[in-house]
Formats: sequence, structure tokens, C-alpha cells
Amino acid sequence: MLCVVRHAMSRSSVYGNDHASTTLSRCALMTSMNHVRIADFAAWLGQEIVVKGWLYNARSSGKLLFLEVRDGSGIAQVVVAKNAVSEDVWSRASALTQESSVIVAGTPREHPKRPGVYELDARDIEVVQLAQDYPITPKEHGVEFLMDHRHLWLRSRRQHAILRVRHEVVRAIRDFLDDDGFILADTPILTPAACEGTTTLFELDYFGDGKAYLAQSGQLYNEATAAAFGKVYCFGPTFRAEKSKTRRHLTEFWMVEPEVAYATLDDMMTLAERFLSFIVARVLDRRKEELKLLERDTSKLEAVAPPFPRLPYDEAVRMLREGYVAGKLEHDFAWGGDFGAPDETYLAQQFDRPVIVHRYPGQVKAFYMEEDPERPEVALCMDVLAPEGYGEIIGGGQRMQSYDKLVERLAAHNLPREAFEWYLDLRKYGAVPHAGFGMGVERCVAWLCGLEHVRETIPFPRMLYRLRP
RNA sequence: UCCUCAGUAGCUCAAUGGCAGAGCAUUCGGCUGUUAACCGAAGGGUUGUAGGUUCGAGUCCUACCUGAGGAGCCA
Repeated sequence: MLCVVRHAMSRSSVYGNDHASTTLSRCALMTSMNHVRIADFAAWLGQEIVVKGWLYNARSSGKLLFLEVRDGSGIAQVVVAKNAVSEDVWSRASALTQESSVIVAGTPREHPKRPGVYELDARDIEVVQLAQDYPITPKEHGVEFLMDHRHLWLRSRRQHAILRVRHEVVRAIRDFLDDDGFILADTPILTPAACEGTTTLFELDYFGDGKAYLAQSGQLYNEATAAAFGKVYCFGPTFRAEKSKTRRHLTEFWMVEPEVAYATLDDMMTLAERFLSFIVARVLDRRKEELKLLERDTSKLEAVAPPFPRLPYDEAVRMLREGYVAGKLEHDFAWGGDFGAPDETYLAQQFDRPVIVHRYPGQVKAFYMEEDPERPEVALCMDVLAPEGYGEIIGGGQRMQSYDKLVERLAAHNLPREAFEWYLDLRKYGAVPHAGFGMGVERCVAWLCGLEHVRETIPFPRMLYRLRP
């Protein structure tokens, strides 16, 4: 069936499609039964198979062609020897261009010089489409150019490695929570009101019936599902219209938010350190090759295990002031404020693993934070700061339990009470101590991969001034 | 929104105020074990835009546009 479609496409080229160098005159390889993924070569040594992929790079040495072919599972060197193939095959192979799609028939064997590495001894090659002037050449490129060609940049080794780590992180997140008794209960993306009242949201018209906003957090809805299921999490994209222009920000990013009924701040700190440690261990175990390609110093990740240091905000402030006196920080820090990026980096540098800072002043936190009964001026909240300057990757805490106090908070934050009636209901019908946190997936991946910028941790990043491709 | 830096060939970058160049990519030629292969040749330019200074501007000045890094805010 596919062959027919291809023929139809190539016929249309007569009428002016200059990219239609597609000429699948033969379909023998396309329909071959022995389609093997490059990652599985080891199991097929000495047997004739077919690889379907794209030309990553090519080198030649007279009567020998070395084609690096990628198929999504890996990259393998295909060796074409002029005296071992027909003239047709040789001329097709010689004419191949970077990122042309090809189907190669041949026999996997061990590389003569590199034990444990497999290459393909080619017998036949079909060109599915001959690519013209692929823009990303095997040399250095600038950020703007690469971001403009993100749809093609994803094919590179490095992006491949990063996104495989991301996949492993996402899988680890789900495995950990699922195995720990959590229920996935996703929260809405379209919401009627600002959730936390702190950040700027993307606004849109909802059938002329009023405004809707893209969710900045699943937090409030999580509290409702937690009261229904006990232990829940939501996992999806969140949106912030903040005009943040830094290496740690995206306007659309993925966040996982567990929420637990009958849980306290201490329970969340314990959950967070178990959760993070599990993710790090899983990535170290299953994505060694990718981390190696990214030249990540994994010794710093090996240290990530419970318990994490737990630093009260007051203590953190003391450390920051000491740092200022010692000349290691440019600005002095006053109790009551939130940390800036340099402050977070400095604090994180004092420890060999993620550090949990807890009990921030209530005034800098969202309206729903529970207050410490022993010190009402501080909130029962926590942030987990990643090592090596990657900043806050987890934020959370215990939620306000009292109906009356919550009503006061809403008023104090100038939030419309009508929009929060359902949320207040949770305090009228069986209120319990409950807590949760949110983890930013991209910051976590950037940290694990040792990246300069979060933009490489998601296939199509959305940032201030970048909506394409 | 503010601060700093940068825009030259398809890409990455050179060029004292004085003939606009190199590597990669592309095309052609050479090479039977190459690893961002290598060697030889060719084609490829409105120096981000608009003004200004000057005998002469890629280079100096002004404004604007685009991008990058950082701040604030946040995960």
C-alpha cells in the first residue's frame, strides 16, 4: 500500500515539486520482513536484515563508503564496499545526502576495530527520499539558528540523549507514584480564575462567556481529588505568562504534583527526598550512555540519597548573611524576603545533595499555605533546591485547613470568593491536614543532564519571544 | 519592564577607517577501514534596517529591528 502512495507522490513531481526526488521504483526492501532496529543489531549478527532510517553523516574512502545511519533507536555505521554491491547500489549510495531517508539491506557484524560496536555490511540500498541541502551541518551552530530549526535539531545525538533522559524521568515519576499508592487524577488546563494569584496567566476568551486562563498549577484541584482518593497526583503542562528571560524559564512547562490527605509538611519533605532520589537512581541506572554522551559528571548525582539536609528559612538567612560578610554574595539579605537566583545557588553550594529549605515567611508565599501553629508568621512550606545552581526544582507544603482562616486569606489577597466556593467546600466537608508539592520536569532534566538551559529539555520549548516552530 | 553583549556567504567566525576572507555545507575530482575523515578545485556577499560623520565606513555616531545572557518573578 505504501508503495502506491509513494508512486503517486513521485508522479506529482512532474508538475513542479522540486523536492520530490522520491523514486521508490522497487519495493522489495520497503516490505521486507526482517526490519531490525539498530539497537537490536547484537541479536542478528551474521543474518541478512533491513534497516530503515536516515543518513546522519557520510564518509568515503575511494571504493569504500561509510554511511552513518540513524533509525531513532541508535546510529550505526553502514559499510558499502564498491566490489561487493551492484553498480546501481554503489551509485545510489554515493549520491546520498545528509538526512536522506534510506532503507539498507545487509548483515550486522562487529566493528573490526571497536569491540562491542556493530556495523552493517551493506548489500542493497533504496533511497526513499533524497534530501536537499540539510541546514544543520556537522559543525557548530548558534542558538538562534538551532532554535529556528528545532524540528530538525531533534535528530542530533545530543538532543536525542537529552530527550531520552526526559523520557526516563517521566517514566520514573510515574513508576514511583503509581507503586506508592498514588492515583493519577489530572486537573484542568482551562481554569476560570487565577489559582494562586501570584503570577501572570495566559488569558483567553471562553465562548464569549467570560475569561478563561491556562492553568499555572493543578494544586487547588489536587486538594479536591486528594479528599476523594487519599493520595493523588496530576501530571501535565502548566503555563506562566511571566516575562522571565532566563535559562531556567519556559512559558509552557511540565509539572508533576502529588497531593496527600492526612499529611504534614514533614511527610512532604520525606516524600520529596524519596521521590527525587528514586528518579536520580533510575536515570543513573538506565541512561548511563546518554549521560556519558552529554559529558555529565555523574559523581555529583551518585550522592543524591536520603536524607536531604533540612534547612529552616531562618537558618538559610543566617548562611546568606555570613556569605555576604565573607564577600561571597553581592547583596545582603534581610529576613522576610524570597531568595533570588544567586541566593539559591549559594545555599545549594553549601551541600552535596539537594537541600530542603522550609518555613518561609508567610508573606512571600501563596494564600493557601498553612501557617506554623508555633510561629504564625512562617508558613509550613518547603522548596527543594537542586545542587550546582539549578535552583528550585520542587516547591510545596501543607495546605490551609481552617475554613475561617482561608476566607480571611482570600480577602487579604484580593481574590474573588465566588470563584473559590468549591475550594472552601473542601474545608466544610471533612477538612483534614493535607499537603503536596510540585516538581518542574524541565528543571529536573536540565539538572540531571548538566545543561546550561532548560530549552533543550522539551521537544518544542515555549519561551518569551519564541513560539515557533 | 530594566541592564549588558552581539548581528558579515546556507552555517560558525575573521578582516588597523583603505581590494570582504577562512573552515564547514553544496558541486566536481582523488583515496579499500573512515570516526565532526582527509587531499585538490569551483560556485556562493545589498556586511540586520534607516540616517549621519568622512576623500573613503563591515569598522565611528544616532535611532530602530532581531537575538543572546542576566535581573525581577517563578517550577
